[in-house]
Amino acid sequence: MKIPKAGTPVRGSKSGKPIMVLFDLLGRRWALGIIWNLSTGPQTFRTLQSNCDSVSPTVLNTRLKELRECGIVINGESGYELTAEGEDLFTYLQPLGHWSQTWSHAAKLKDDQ
Amino acid sequence: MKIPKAGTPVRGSKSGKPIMVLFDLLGRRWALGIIWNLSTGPQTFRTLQSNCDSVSPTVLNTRLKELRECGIVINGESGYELTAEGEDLFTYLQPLGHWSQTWSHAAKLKDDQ
DNA sequence: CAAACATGCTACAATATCTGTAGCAATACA
DNA sequence: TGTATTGCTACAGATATTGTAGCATGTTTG
Repeated sequence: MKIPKAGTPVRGSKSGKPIMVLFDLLGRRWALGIIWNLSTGPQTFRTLQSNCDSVSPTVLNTRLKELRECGIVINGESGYELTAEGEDLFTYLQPLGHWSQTWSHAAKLKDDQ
Repeated sequence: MKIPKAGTPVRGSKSGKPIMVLFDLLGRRWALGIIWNLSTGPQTFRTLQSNCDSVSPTVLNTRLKELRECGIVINGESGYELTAEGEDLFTYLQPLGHWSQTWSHAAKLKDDQ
């Protein structure tokens, strides 16, 4: 899959608006999960794979390539890890953890009716 | 596609951890873009479609169904719009707009080297 | 009232993407 | 010289997305 790049057309924006480029990247299977998992620290390929619910190595490798290309992940000495930019991105994603909990709680209440 | 539901297995989590359920939902094509576009106010199906870079009606309708089912979008009088929960979710996504700009700027600088 | 539009949406075939399994090459022990 | 572990590729089958066509239901407009 083509690696999205700001300023060039992506799925979602012919003009390559940064937010759409980001959404194209993050909207790919496992991209968000990988970032979330890496936030706890560097991990080897296989550890990461196991933490990501045994995602297939094909996709994991593809996503890691894309995320590296985009400067969000780096392959360091202790394995794959978030770059400074990636860490920064994660701080913006983190609140979603809390939101998702109240959200799922609300859904459950609705279910129980 | 199956609608992800907290507490039940989803792609990314056999246990259905809320954040993974959310990531499953948001990781589908166009989900993030739809939420982003709806944040400016209610829109008809066709307007939304045109704002989403002419996404195919098939996917748009599928995503809208999922987002409605999950309580993020509602089909109101003036068209599709975010629910209170959806608006809340958007406030957490909004900072990504700014992040994506500095990110794409950084990528551009790197390019120019 | 009928013709002309707009809207929400479905059908369907062609593509693209993802999944799951197998397994190879390289390195690190034992 | 085994034996393990790691990072990753190959490949086929399953799923998801795209793109186009077009239908049914209103809503104007002449």
